[in-house]
Amino acid sequence: MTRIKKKDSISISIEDVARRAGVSITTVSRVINKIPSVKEKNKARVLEVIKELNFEPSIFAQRLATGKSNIVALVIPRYEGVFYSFYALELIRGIGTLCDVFKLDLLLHLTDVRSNLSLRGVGGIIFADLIGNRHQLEEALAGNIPCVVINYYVEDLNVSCIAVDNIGGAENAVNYLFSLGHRRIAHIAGDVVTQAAAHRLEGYKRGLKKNNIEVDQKYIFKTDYSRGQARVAVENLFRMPEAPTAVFVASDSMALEVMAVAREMGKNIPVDLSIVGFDDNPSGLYGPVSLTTVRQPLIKMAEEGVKELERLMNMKKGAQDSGSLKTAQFKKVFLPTELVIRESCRAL
Amino acid sequence: MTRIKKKDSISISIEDVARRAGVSITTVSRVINKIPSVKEKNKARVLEVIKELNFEPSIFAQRLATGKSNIVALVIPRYEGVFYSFYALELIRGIGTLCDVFKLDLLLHLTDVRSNLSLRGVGGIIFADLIGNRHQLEEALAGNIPCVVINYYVEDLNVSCIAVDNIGGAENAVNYLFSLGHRRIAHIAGDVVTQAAAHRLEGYKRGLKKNNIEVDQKYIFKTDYSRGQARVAVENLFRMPEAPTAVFVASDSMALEVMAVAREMGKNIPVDLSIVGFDDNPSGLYGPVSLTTVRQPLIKMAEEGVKELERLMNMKKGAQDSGSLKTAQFKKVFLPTELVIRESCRAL
DNA sequence: CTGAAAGCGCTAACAA
DNA sequence: TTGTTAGCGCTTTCAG
Repeated sequence: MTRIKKKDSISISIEDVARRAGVSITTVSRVINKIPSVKEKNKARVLEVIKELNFEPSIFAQRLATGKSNIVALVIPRYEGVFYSFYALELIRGIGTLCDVFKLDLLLHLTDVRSNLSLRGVGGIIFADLIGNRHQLEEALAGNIPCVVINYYVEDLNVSCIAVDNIGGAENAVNYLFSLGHRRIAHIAGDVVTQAAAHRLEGYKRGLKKNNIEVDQKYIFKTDYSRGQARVAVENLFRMPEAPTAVFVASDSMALEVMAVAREMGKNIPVDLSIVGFDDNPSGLYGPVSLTTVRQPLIKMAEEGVKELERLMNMKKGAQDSGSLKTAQFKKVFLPTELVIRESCRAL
Repeated sequence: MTRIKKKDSISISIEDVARRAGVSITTVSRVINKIPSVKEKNKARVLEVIKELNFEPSIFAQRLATGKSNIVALVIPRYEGVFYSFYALELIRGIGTLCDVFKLDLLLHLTDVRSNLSLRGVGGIIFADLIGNRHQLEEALAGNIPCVVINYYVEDLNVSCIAVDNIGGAENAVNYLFSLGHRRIAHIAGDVVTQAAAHRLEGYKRGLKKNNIEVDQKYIFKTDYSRGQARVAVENLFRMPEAPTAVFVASDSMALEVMAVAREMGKNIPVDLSIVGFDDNPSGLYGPVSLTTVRQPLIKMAEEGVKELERLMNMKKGAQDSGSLKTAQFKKVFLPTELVIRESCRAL
């Protein structure tokens, strides 16, 4: 006979509020959802009671009733070279902050290639980079879940993506070095499983070609973004018979390592080697020689990403039912970078 | 008359499965929840249909029905000196990975002192550090939500906490330096708004006292954990009339900056200055002189934290209703650190 | 402007 | 071992 669950629950429900305020639960619901057609007096009373009771509507009930969720999943590859970086942290921070602003719940998904992320109940997804987990994106899209990809430009899928113009940024860096008189320009590339690293490499090549310099594979060092591999790269670089006079490095963290190694080897920066990094990691400001670098608008990317996702989620919400997302306008942008000139390069 | 919402919904429900499998929804529910009392044959059939229909139960319905949530919120102060660190990333990674394992949904909450985090629907909370947001913890506790604090030892509240033995770690570092013959040992402290930094400072002092060295305020440099302030600190340190022969630095990232600055100033590490860091940040391995440091078990902390939270959440679940958490056994531990001896210290 | 009542999809007595 | 049924707390017609 004790099947009456009614009031053994700890949390107060909309019903409690209704009773106390002397209105129906419908009215309370209206107040919660800011539906204008409520008499001012009732509204005030309800709000008062809500405050008194410290009532918060159950998100589960709301979502069950509406079928809508404002949970946003952030899917980040648990991939070392990428995850342990200024980039990842800045992105998480940016997205976290923005979700706060938009009152979205941020679900963090660190993912493997193999992981089968369960997206039950997720209202939208932000994929930060795509490293072997494209199938996850496709699945989500197939499930009609609003998706935004950031830091990766997706050509061939109907999905919004906010990427950084890595190619252009790299090209600028090379142009700059060229304009200073450098001709033997090396590149320490990041892990080319990431699109960013691949694009920076591409931009480097384009930059050279546009200035009629031949691309020389000897001058290209591929790494996994780690400082360790950057170290090896510079060591080899300096040992070359015709050593480069400048190097464009795919990340600031590696660029800093390059500087450190150079100094250890008794070299002078920028006299013996000009360096341009990528990221605009604040660490580049310290040290005896501040780092010239390509600024990447990470926060901006996070912002644009969340805003775009918001848009898609609302669009879906507004639509009659399914399908609407298929015909949505997708946004595909390359955010511009900015060359930040500091002290690590010199004119020949 | 189109009020029959039944089949305009995109997602399939337990009912569809039931119909198709020729059983009741209860049976389906039993299968989902792995309740043993289902005939093998039916179970197989249901599982089959679930697969066919690609059915996933609605978390919202489940949670509404059970009143239980397996959403775990990770609350991290959006506090610069702390957030932008190896520590934060490693922790997020550890917790993210473990939540995956435990099938918990990880909600990320970057918080301010002022932010009023809404914990609606959250099944448990992990507070990473407590910086001015103690009230949030207290509110959560008052709301009977299982909480675990990591990287912060809470003395005076009934809550589990998994902290690192920063005091002991710092003391060991000092002992080690003492054993090498150092007597003038400086300390570059982190931001003492964090307990970790405060404890490391405390440990430093204790270490000195135990070795009968007087604590000299001149030798203590307070920073905000930034490399910039570390830089200033070393510069001042070397300018002192009786310059220290060794320094214990509150983070590896600052310790690396110390090394860099020292080299810039023409000093030799470890000849002119012995250095011990704190963290065991992999970056300490690079460079000409690898960094001796105090290893902090971050992943272990993340693991213990999630496990403990799981325990509390299950405990709550198991209990009749409310109240059970009040009488729970709370776990309060200091995880031990480990001195990792590498090359940055020398015997006098 | 308001309220009654029918769901949303699932779980958990209880009865069979 | 299975099915019936009453909720979970909220939204949303629809009829006042």
